[in-house]
Amino acid sequence: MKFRTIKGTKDILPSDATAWQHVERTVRQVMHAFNYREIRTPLFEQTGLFARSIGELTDIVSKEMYTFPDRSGESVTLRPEGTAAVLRAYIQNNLGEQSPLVKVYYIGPMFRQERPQAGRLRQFHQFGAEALGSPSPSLDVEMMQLPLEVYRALGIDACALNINSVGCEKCRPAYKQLLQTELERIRQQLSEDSRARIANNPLRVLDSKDPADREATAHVPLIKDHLCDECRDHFAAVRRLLTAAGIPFTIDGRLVRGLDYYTKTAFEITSTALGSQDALMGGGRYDLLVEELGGKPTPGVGFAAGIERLLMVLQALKRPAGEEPVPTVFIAAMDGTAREWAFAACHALRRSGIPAEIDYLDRSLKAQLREANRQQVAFVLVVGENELTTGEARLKDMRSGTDHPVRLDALEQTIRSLHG
RNA sequence: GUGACUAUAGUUCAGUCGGUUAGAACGCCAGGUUGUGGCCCUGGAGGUCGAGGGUUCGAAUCCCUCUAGUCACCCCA
Repeated sequence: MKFRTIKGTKDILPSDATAWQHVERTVRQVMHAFNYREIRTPLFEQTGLFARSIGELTDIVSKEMYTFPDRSGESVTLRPEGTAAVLRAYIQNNLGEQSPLVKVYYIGPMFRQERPQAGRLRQFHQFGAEALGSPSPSLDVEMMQLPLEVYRALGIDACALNINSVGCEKCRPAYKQLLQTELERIRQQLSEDSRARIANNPLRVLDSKDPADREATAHVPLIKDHLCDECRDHFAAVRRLLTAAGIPFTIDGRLVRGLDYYTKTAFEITSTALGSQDALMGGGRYDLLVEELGGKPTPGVGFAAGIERLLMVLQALKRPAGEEPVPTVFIAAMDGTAREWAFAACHALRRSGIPAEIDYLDRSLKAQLREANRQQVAFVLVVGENELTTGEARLKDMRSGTDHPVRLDALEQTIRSLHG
């Protein structure tokens, strides 16, 4: 085989596409119900946008971005996540000046150059939303409700919501220092990766999956117990609103997202139906990011959810994957003259909105019927010399096997009356 | 970036100890029925056994290298 897909990329074949459409349709319905409007940004941006927003020291920026110089020499990067570009668009187009609160959503591909495995691709797809302009904890909760409603609409219930607060610029520095001191004390018991993180990203040591790290840090102070008044109140409000909304959640004091820009609330949803990569969605508040990217100080909160992983859960749970579209009628033709008539008649039906199909391979009647059966069409019209001369034919109902008489000049009306 | 496993027909897989012409199921095509699908029966097409090298009288089978895929680590959707 000469050409193959690039490592970590996949074709979405026609047989898969119905499930994708089903998910995308559901996402749009839910987003609409919550009054979010779609935004589409370019798939690539200036490299600096992602480096600045996601954080130079994160794994995403330091080792996973698809970055290359374009022909003018400028460094461009295929977007590894959605938020940065949405905020860039928000700032660049002054969306904040047109309304104090902007609620947008997106669906599309993201790119990260990692080693592929179950639930992880180099080109993968996310849907997500951002709400810009309000510090209200109800929007934090809305960002959890949005994906949860999508999952519920698709028939997924078994997923776990974990939340945490990672503080703000007022309380995080002091906590960070406290944590660093504690971690230095137990340095010897930590894994190599975790030791390296003490200096630049100590919070991340806490959500290490290494059992030894877990044990060593079992009694280390957590940031949720060292929040400033504002962050503590905010976190309490989030929990109250979740409880009032009847949404079960778990507080995970070690939850830290892999992007540096989060403040206050961080959250994720995991599913046991997935393999090792079990995060279905993640998100959080980012009250400093708009300003960091050159806009006016603007609070914001958002989430991003993986579509491939969602589809994996749907399949594991054997949930309905959407209906395959099939033609309503197949016109089988007996000879050359009938074929030409069939091609014209087929076009007329298609134009009137009735999905129709004919044979293009000069196949026998038997083969045409077999093809119609394979495609699960509702009706077959057989036309030959007799039908064309009399103008009368029989429309066969493929499910029941029964025939209905039909005048060729009243084909559309007859099909409509039979098909509904 | 690290590790483990895998690679045979369009697909899912058998293939014994290294031994004749590499098989099955499903799918595809045709016929059984000269103008009626499905079920059934019969027949047919379809293979660089991932690639290259080595051992051997003989390699899908054993060895080496490469490539690709899968899963896991790290991290994340």
